[in-house]
Amino acid sequence: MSQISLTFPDGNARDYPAGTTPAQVAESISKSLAKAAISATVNGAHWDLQWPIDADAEIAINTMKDDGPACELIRHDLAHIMARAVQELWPEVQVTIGPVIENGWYYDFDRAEPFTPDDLGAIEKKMKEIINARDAVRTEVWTREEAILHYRRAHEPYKVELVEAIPEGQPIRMYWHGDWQDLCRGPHLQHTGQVPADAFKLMKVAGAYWRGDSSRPQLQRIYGVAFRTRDELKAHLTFLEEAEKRDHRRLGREMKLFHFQEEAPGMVFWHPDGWTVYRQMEDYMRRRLSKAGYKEIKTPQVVDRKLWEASGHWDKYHENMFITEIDEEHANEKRMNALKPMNCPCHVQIFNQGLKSYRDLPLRLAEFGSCHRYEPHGALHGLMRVRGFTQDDAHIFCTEDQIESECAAFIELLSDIYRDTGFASFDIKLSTRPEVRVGSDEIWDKAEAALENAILKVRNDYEVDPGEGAFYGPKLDFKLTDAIGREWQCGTFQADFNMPERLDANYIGPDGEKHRPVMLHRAILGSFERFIGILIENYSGRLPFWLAPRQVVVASIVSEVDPYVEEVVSLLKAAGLRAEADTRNEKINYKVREHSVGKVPAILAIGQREAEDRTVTLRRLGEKETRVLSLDDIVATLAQEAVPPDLAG
RNA sequence: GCCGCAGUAGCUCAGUGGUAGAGCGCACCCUUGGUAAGGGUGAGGUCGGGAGUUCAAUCCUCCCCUGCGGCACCA
Repeated sequence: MSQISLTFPDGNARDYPAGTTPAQVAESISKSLAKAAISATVNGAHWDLQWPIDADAEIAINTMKDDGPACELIRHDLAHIMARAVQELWPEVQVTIGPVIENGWYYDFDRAEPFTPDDLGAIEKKMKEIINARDAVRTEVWTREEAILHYRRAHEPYKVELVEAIPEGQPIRMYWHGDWQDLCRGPHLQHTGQVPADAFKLMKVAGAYWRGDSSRPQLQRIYGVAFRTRDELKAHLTFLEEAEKRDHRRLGREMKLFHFQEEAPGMVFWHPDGWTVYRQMEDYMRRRLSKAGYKEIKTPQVVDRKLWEASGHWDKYHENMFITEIDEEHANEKRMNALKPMNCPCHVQIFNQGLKSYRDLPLRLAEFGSCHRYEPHGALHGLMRVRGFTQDDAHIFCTEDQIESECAAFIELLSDIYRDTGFASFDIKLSTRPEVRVGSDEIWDKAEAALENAILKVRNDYEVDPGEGAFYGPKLDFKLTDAIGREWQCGTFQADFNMPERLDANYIGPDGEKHRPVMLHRAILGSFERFIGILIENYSGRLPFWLAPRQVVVASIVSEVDPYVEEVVSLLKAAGLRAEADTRNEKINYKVREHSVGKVPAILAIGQREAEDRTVTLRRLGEKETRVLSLDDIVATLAQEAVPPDLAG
């Protein structure tokens, strides 16, 4: 038998017979390592201890100390253990597929009866029994025919389909825990007892389509989370609770920012404080866009179907559009209109008014475009997914040569805005040409290169998603990261070679001939509604001072000082601050608590002392300490703080 | 749109086949209190909508609406 050389992480190499498994390698090093081993990393690939190694390789033996492999194996084994538990409890249930996901795993089952919360408890109990049984994990490679035959006999049609879908040349592996077996690419642990029995939890049951296809049967998915230790699990559950506390729907209600109601699902009722936040953002964006050379416009809400047919949206999206029909009695002709679901066709109409010269380009038309889309009702989610929303939309009409500089300027603008709103880091994804597309390869080459070069002016790291561009042009997506590490896709920049063609936009070039402009669709916030939702969650409702709907509350301690309180409030208001008085017959403790809960960033308490000295006592949100300041000082300090970031020197 | 769960006072929730309850909030009264809930009294509910079963439905059944968790979708 031939020898192979295995190189360890410390650089030492040893010879082994070809076909040696990592388990044998571990055994050759020490008994304790053999016992602690969970998997190996072979030439960078995650490798089962039972898989033979046939050639020279770099190898590392993994134990539970290796975070990445450990969590992956624990979650993956738990997926199998759960499937086994379910089949032991309900033998008629069909198992389908169960991958590892962030923080855990899920497994999809086909079962006539829905799983109940009680069922989850029973499954969890059964899983612990399986773990405690310390069943050895065994693996074999089967032929496709064997696997298909096996699953046909077992009446597991989903598995048959999975086996059939495994690409030629890839091994078809079976794994056993005790008597239970599952198709799996592996790797897995040595035995079920290596899974920590106290560091996982079944979370919820949900419907999910087989293979993600809504035309196929719907299965029942059970989600679980798992970690290496009980403490890690606890920390994760605490994180989920924290995330729930910053849910913008709850904070929106508590802070009296907005509400929704049955009569207008997916449409926001903005309350005074919520609308204040909205207006601050809108004013801020207006200044930013204006400074960046955009011209603001406003286009109609209700537009004849003909325009949507011309733009091509009717064909594809009319089921998702709000349609209006005029009562025939009152209309001199019957017309079918749609609430605009997007702004671009209207922007082209403005571009098309009058002859445009190449000297007019790039023409940047911005609109806070109020759009309506009939979103499927299961998709609605607070401010994050609504049916009526306002995009910070703009379209740049330019030449092919201008794409790069426009894109670079856009990325710079977007960075500034994300930084100002508290999002220091964001990711960029470039989506390139799909199979089905309009436009020549030349223009795609040029546009893709333009977007890529524009990114490179700012940074080196970005993701490429090949083939994921729109049929009408390549695009960039921008994902920002919030305070608790969640990512939100907000910004987008899309080149469009199609719309100008469809709606016959053109300009006169230096050659005196007509040319097609390229249209760049772009948004930074995405929609004001959603972005404000993200802001609320990012800050847990404690919005930065310039955005806070109520910036200062001046609270009286005794009613004798009410006139002075009013005086302070009017001074603050005169300085442009959003201030209000709280002279209610309540104790200062009560007022401080209430305004703290209401996330007011500055509370000024006024008692006899302050009234006599003409001072205020400032208490910042979240701080216990108070500070006595003169009237002039407090007005100057807060007024300074209230200056929006783009205006601050 | 699909699967599952839910809808009782402004909010959070309890409850029952015989037309309902708590805490907070709200109103009024007492209290003028120095930095995260002072005390008392009171008002407030077609029990999501419709139909059915029943002598009787908030409760049981069916349909619809809305919300929640996923899935699918997101120009």
